[in-house]
Amino acid sequence: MERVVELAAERLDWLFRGLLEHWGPQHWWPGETPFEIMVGAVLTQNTAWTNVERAIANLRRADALDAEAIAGLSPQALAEHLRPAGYFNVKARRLQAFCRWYLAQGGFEALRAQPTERLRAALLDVHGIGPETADDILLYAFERPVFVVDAYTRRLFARLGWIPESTGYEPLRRAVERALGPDVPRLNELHALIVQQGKTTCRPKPRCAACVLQAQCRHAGLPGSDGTTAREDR
DNA sequence: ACCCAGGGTCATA
DNA sequence: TATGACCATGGG
Repeated sequence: MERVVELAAERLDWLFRGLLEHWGPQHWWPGETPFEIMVGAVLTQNTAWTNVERAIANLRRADALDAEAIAGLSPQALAEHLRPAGYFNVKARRLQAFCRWYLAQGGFEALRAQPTERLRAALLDVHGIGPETADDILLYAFERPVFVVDAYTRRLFARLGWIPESTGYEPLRRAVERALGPDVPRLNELHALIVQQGKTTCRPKPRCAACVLQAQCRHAGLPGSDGTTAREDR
């Protein structure tokens, strides 16, 4: 879990270039302001983005897309707005915990003055903010040079044969950051491209025949890799 | 009628 | 420290 993971820089370059050429720039994060990006980061936990958009639209329609309004709503009223995003009771509590913290810290400008590691630790102390949500916020709202590891990343890298499926969050994050360097636009684009690849091609039932990476992927050609048979674990 | 989605917390062994 | 239950809507 805490073993150091090694990822050669040229492998990451190859991945980045291949995905970028195939999919084009992804223009992430979908969100208009840093605060909206942070709200989206919480709401998208284990949830399809289309559902998150509905919840954010509800907040906007209620003129409640700011920290004071969200913190001031009753948990029940907030949960109603969040309903389309799923887990609405859980997320209402998490969003209010986040907004109370955000206001107590003095808002965006005050937070932006903090060094990345300190900000990251503070985010992780907020109830409902785990490593991925914290890194979403750091990268896409505060434009800090961190890599966001998600389920797509782990699945893709494991199928490529680069890491064991069980690799922990921090070792994987460090490995990618080491290989890519502190390049915010590239860290932004790589995560976005991996999500695109994971949603369309490197799915739970992979579509290896349509995959730009198949020539270098250990998984291509395995049972189930054409998506017509059962998953490889059955 | 399934399976899945840009996770995190909490209880248990 | 590591696994498992739980949270819940909406699209394919």
